[in-house]
Amino acid sequence: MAKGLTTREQDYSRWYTDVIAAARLADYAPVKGCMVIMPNGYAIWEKMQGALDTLFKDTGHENAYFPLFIPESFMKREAEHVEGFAPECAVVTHGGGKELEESLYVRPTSETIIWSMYKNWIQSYRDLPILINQWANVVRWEMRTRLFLRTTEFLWQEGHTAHATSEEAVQETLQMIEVYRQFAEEFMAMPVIVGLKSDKEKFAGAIQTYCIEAMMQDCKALQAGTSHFLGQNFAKAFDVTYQTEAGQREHVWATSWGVSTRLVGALIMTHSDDRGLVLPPKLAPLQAVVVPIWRGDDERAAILERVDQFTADWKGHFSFKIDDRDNYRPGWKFNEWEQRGVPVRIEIGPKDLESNQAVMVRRDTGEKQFIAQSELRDTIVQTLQTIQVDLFNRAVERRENNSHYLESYEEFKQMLDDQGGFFYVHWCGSRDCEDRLQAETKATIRAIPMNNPKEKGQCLLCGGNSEERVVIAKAY
RNA sequence: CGGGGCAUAGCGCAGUCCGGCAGCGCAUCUGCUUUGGGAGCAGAGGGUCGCAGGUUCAAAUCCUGCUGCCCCGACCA
Repeated sequence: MAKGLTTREQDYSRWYTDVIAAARLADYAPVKGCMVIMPNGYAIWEKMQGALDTLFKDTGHENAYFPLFIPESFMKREAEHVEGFAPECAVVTHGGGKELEESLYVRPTSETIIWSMYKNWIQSYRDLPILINQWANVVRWEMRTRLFLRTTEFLWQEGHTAHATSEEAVQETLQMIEVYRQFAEEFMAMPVIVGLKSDKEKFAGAIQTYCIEAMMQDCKALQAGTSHFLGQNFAKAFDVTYQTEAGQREHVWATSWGVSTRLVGALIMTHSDDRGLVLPPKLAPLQAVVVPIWRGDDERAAILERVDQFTADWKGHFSFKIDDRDNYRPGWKFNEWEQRGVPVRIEIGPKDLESNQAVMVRRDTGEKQFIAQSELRDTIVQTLQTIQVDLFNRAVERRENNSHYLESYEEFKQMLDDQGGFFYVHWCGSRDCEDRLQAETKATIRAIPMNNPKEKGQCLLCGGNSEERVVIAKAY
């Protein structure tokens, strides 16, 4: 393991992989494009799952599980959908030593197999809505992969809901993007822009795609979650109808929404620094670590006894660990826990035994404070809350400092190259201008923000009329 | 798919040009001294040199074929 990490300044993308290696979050698997999520990384995902699952249940959703394999014919039912996903699908052609009569797609997403089932489950308006989520793995055969951000197989959750009316489905779509916003900001301490995707960027098979979009420390955008209003596209493709109260047959309205282990990558790139991982307390698997310092066995026993005393009432308030390993020295331990992103470290040595205090160190700021041992528990609780808020505020500040309102295409191109960031610019809404933007600058329209103030202007590219600004950035 | 690079101990590499005992650093193990920001000394273990052929008295090294991975570009959560 490297002694010092590559700094963000030196090479941002090497820094990112160094942070992951140093914190032992993940490792490259022997299969191209695939990763192993190691215990430290998986623990973060489990914290995310726990929080999200509660938010889903609180909004009336239930978990279920659908098959990994999807018959080829299902994938081909919805034209736009198959066109969007076919190039990146893995297909199973053999099973049990024989060629299959019908090839099976490894799910890139589950709309088709789920709607093939919803057809059987829905007859009348009384069967609606169906509000189902599944936690699953999916496979998308990517060319270029990066740990957590883009791998061939990844873990995610996908919600799939069925509704009697368009209004209700739209409402669900909006509700879930709001759930994602809340999760990103309250748990990940990661500010996001909530917005609508352009037609070019939306999900294959959706009418509208809403997204949460975050800014990483290199000023690039990262799509952190999406919620789709699917209209009746899948209901029509799978012939899913219901009988209305008035006795007529109507096609069912649909939504789907998901976030993935990509969020772990987003979390890393939002808060971490040149010393390693920085985790927001609400998602840190380990929130505090106590590093006792001693010389010789007598002192060791005395210190550990004291540590046991003042940690006796910590359980239930926050997660913590006492690092009493004898084979590493304190300085080594400090570095290790910093690389792992533990929010609070407590140091206690011989000098502190007499004075009944300890040193508390914040991971996010490096700030050290002497705290009375009797005050430790409450101070740590407080500090964890403070860190959570401070991380969010710093991320908001960084985003604001790197957001620009521009009118001139030349100025935009210059700034995009020089410093990057989010650019609020006018866009006429045409696909031509959007394509040209990407071809010429590699930046894309990330979102048309929700509750966007109306403002007349001229399209950055063609000068045509525009009613509002959109957010443009280079993206992961 | 296009371009570039790499494959030798758990990790990072040297050795390859010019064939001749399989090396270095970190990590690991043992012992002693250490312990408030990545400890020091002494010793030890660990290898189908990516795979398959070929040339040669002799191949990590030369030749042929194959495979895998990484990086950079077009597509994507």
